[in-house]
Amino acid sequence: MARARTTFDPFNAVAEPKRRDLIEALVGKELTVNQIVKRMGWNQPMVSKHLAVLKQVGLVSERKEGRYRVYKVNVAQLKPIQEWVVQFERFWSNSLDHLEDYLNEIQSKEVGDE
Amino acid sequence: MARARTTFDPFNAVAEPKRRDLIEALVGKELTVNQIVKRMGWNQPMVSKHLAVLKQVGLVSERKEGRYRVYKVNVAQLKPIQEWVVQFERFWSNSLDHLEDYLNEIQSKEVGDE
DNA sequence: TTGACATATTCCAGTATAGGAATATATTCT
DNA sequence: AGAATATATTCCTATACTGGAATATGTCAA
Repeated sequence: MARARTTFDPFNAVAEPKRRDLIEALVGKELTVNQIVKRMGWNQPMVSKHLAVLKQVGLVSERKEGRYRVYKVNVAQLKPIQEWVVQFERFWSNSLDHLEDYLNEIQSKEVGDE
Repeated sequence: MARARTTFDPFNAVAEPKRRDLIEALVGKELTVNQIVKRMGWNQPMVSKHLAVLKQVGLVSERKEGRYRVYKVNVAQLKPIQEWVVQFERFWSNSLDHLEDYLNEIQSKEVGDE
């Protein structure tokens, strides 16, 4: 086997920093490929290719408008990531900062078995 | 260039589903490699290799205890991911479900320029 | 010291990748 | 029809990954 495809899920799609930038650039607005090209300063094929990956995981969707393609982001597709991360939030949030260490300490008494 | 290394940052490290499972298994407890092997049902080299990746990004740390290696998770290293995702939360949260569409609509009036 | 146990590392195969350059495919305008 | 514009796709190269199998390293116990 090899690494999972970038189009396998949002986690893999978003691992590439440029694609995260793309998502940020698109949030709350709709943009044409060329508008993105200008804003990002990347070449056009690069923009198209990264958009294609994002499209395949549903993170963006596209609409034809004459000879333009208007892209928008589907933030909802980020939910799997948010949901995965949120379960750990309590471990770093304010007053519970040391809960982790505490739990580790409890557990370390039972290393030998299992 | 090729894809960024899995050890490049938490995003890339966590893109692999098995490594997410590993993190979940380790949260709030300390576990020996063999304990993980048994819990996950993976072979030992596989566990060691995935742990090595997580260690390089600081997502887990390890302590020698006799001939055992005790691993624990450093949830704080997930913060970059959480922080990146959190900025989009308002776009899917309850009553604001359609804010995105609204913003898109506003924007779609200014496609031609820039 | 020899053997058992715990863990890490190396070697291999097959597969994808990101980026660059070049080119193909619409679509509009004159 | 032909040129110009907007976007997607293809071809290429270098890189690195995952999993499996085998092996190396380290530590304890008799």
